[in-house]
Amino acid sequence: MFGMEPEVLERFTWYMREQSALTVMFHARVAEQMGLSATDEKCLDLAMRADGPLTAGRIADLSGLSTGAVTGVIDRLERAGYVRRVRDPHDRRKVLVEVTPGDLDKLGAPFEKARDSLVEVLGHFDDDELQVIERYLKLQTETFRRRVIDT
Amino acid sequence: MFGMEPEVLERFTWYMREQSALTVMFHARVAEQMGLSATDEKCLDLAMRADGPLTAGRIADLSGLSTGAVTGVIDRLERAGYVRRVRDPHDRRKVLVEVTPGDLDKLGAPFEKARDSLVEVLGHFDDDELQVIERYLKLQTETFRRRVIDT
DNA sequence: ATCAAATGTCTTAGCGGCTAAGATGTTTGG
DNA sequence: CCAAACATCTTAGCCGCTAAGACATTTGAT
Repeated sequence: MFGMEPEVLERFTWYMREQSALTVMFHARVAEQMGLSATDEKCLDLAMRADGPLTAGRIADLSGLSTGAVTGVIDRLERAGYVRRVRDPHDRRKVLVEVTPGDLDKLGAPFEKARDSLVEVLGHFDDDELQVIERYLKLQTETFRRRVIDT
Repeated sequence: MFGMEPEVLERFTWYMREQSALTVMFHARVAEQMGLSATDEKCLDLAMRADGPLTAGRIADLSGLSTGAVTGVIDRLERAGYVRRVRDPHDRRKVLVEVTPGDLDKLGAPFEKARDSLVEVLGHFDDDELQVIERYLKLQTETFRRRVIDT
């Protein structure tokens, strides 16, 4: 670790930064293909990655948008058929945002391709190497999450 | 490769997606801390990662913004002291956007922390493992770039 | 039970950034 | 030398965002 040449760190930093920029671009492309704005796609992604349906307010918190903006986001997503509003029967003030299951396919298209890319990449590694990589990804993701939260 | 259990792919997909969402969030935080919009920070990032100074038009191409929007972006970045306009002496129609070196420090703060995180993560791996990880990052970045370009 | 305060979402006004189109200034080629 | 191409800037109009407050529902204190 202390013996790590600075160039290694340089290269890793470069990869991270490149990935970072590519990711932002990728999301923009995905959104475009889905006929959504980047904001709308981001919120849909949040709703899809959550365990259960999110409330409008939770989406506002997670996305950093105002509640008013989220109303507009859900309006557009609902009109486009990606989600639907369901009033929470236990607390009728809340609006649950359910992702329409059928339309997960449309939306899956770009992610299918991303998955194919991943398979192609992983094909270049044997089981032991995959374990190392997964350990790295796990650690990196956790560390990055902490970093993002208190940045 | 054919023997790869589906769960591995699932987990890797999940990591990618999580990284992806975290990255978008991270950029938003960085921008906020720098007093910039996400758009402005994205363009500044482009300018910083380029070899030499970019022209306004090139920034428009790379960012996907209109030339008019880029004029506004550069105005704001210049007013904030992050870049300055320099007319290209060889073609005075062009405007070169030079990143102000002194202010790389301000801007470096969040990236410094990200770098620290990276060092911490890499510390958990020995040299052989780092080589595997770097091979993965290299391949993944290249593949992802191709994917983003023709998505 | 009742009602004030808290909570969750929606509505509205105003602002700012984006696009598209065209203006301005510069270069290129015939 | 001038017309066409090129690079950037300007402007008008649109759309999404924020902030503030309206509305509906729930909670908690009395």
